[in-house]
Amino acid sequence: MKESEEITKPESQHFIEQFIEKDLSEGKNDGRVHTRFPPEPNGYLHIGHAKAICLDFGMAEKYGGKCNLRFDDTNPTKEEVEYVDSIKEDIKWLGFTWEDREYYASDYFGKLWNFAVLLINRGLAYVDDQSAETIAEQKGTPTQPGTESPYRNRSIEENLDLFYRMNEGEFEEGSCVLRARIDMASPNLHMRDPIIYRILKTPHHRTGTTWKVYPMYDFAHGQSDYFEGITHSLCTLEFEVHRPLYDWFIDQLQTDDYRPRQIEFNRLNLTYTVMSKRKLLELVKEGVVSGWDDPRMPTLCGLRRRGYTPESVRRFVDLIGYTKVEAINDVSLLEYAVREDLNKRAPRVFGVLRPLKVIITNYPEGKVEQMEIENNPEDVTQGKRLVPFSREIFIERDDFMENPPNKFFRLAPGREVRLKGAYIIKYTGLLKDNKGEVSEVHCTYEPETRSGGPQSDRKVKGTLHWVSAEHALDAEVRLYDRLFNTEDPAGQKDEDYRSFLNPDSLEVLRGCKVEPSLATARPPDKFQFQRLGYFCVDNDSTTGNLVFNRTVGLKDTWAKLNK
RNA sequence: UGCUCCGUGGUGUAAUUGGCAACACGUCUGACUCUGGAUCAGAAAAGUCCAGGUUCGAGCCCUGGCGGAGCAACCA
Repeated sequence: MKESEEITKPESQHFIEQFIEKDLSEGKNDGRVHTRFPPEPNGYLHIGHAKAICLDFGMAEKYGGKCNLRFDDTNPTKEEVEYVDSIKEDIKWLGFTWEDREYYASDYFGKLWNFAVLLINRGLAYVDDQSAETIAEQKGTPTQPGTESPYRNRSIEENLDLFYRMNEGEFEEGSCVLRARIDMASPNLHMRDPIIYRILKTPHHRTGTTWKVYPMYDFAHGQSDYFEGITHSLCTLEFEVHRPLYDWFIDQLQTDDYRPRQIEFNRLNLTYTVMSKRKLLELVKEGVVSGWDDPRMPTLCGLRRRGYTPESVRRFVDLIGYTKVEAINDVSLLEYAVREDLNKRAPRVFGVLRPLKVIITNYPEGKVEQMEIENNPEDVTQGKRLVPFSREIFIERDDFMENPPNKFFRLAPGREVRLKGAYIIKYTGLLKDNKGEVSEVHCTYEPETRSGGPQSDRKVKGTLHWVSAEHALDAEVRLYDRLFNTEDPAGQKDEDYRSFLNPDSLEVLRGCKVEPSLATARPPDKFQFQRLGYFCVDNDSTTGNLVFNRTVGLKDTWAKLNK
């Protein structure tokens, strides 16, 4: 009976699903659900956008509707095609499709113009010749009402004439704007005669020099929703105060029962990073990181290069949920999501990051054995591979200690350890270089202890990964850590976020030794370097010069003990 | 001191809409293990921002506080 109880337990819905289902049950918009993802092409997508993408496309999918991709390209001074292309790539990577519904706010410049003219004709919009500063002053403050512009009561004819001449290039940028005529005393600042069109003479990436006037966000977004038949316009919390304006424009547009609805949800914030496009752009421009796709960036291309899978990003988004609470999410949850995914999928390999040579003195010189090792204990279908073993091998420097503490389960004087998939070896001696550092460890092995052999069951304290010196491939490994060393770098009073940069966020290791099967590894192949973590092949990698990025380390209870 | 929104373990979310505050991550035990991984078992951790009220019963409803966030770009 326990099972049936579990089955009948209702799935809890987040507030947006509840809104949508209520709308559906009331028969709104003919029972349609149609959403849109509306990025501005002025930067690369980050994981915060992934949250929006999963919601926009996810709600459409769940309720049998559609989701449009719409570029919100109303500001030619900031937007570029480079960004359009990257945005499309990232959405596809996440696993969503907009089919043939790729739209641009600029597609609607004509309709928007006509709508503005309509508002002028209704006496609901006027041309204001005042400067930006004056208009700002007249706006009032949150506690004081604004004052009306002296141009507020121009005749319809004059407004029409001026508006057309604005678009003919007759006036300079900033010399005048078109404003909606609403209420200068509204407690909501956005309703105090908002600017809806401004003059911009920068060519637009799609419409070229056709237009000299461009609509503002508030005059483009909701209307675009309306033109496309959007039913649920999902956006982040800071647009909450824009909703009355959104609705006001829809009121002017509406001709039947159809009406889009704006719903706001909380942004995604992550610990130890920054999420604003402006700050990310600064990090790129100032060379703090290598580019938008630097594996330390929270951008989708950065996460991709870091080795994150789309599944893990979507899983993470699913785990954090949608609410109206401004939250900051623990990056360890993201890391949990990739580990969970890669644990099941990534083949295991041997890679030694900081090599220490071990000579097995009683192993015949020149002998090579092919050890058969399973590729993934979590997934037998991934089969096995052969890894060459010989007299001289490399192990991790950290896996040997001359004077180990009690809980050290690895190689040390007097100890024996298992070489995974091979033999049990016993320490016999060491060599040091002239700086006093251990340069070589000597051991002996017992043939009977080979994996699967008669004495392979013998208990030893530890199991090490290793790679045959003669067969090893050299590799470069890039170890990444959090970009900032404080949880909320952007939220610190009086301190610039850049002062919290983690100086050790990138460590490049050369001369690492990896097993020969990796010779054919190509980006974006992903592996678990046994006992170390998950790594992927970087785009910089070539056949002669392998480069791996550490996506995330394995959980390391030994490292934790040492803190 | 205007408007809007938000306060549930350390973090993120639940609570079948008024019925014994649950789940995940993280933390800590223990078992198992040829990855100090994974897996399994278990523990600690909030009495729901505060104060009143309604009710047999309030995290959910009401009133009043307190705290936080957003809003005064010719940005989105």
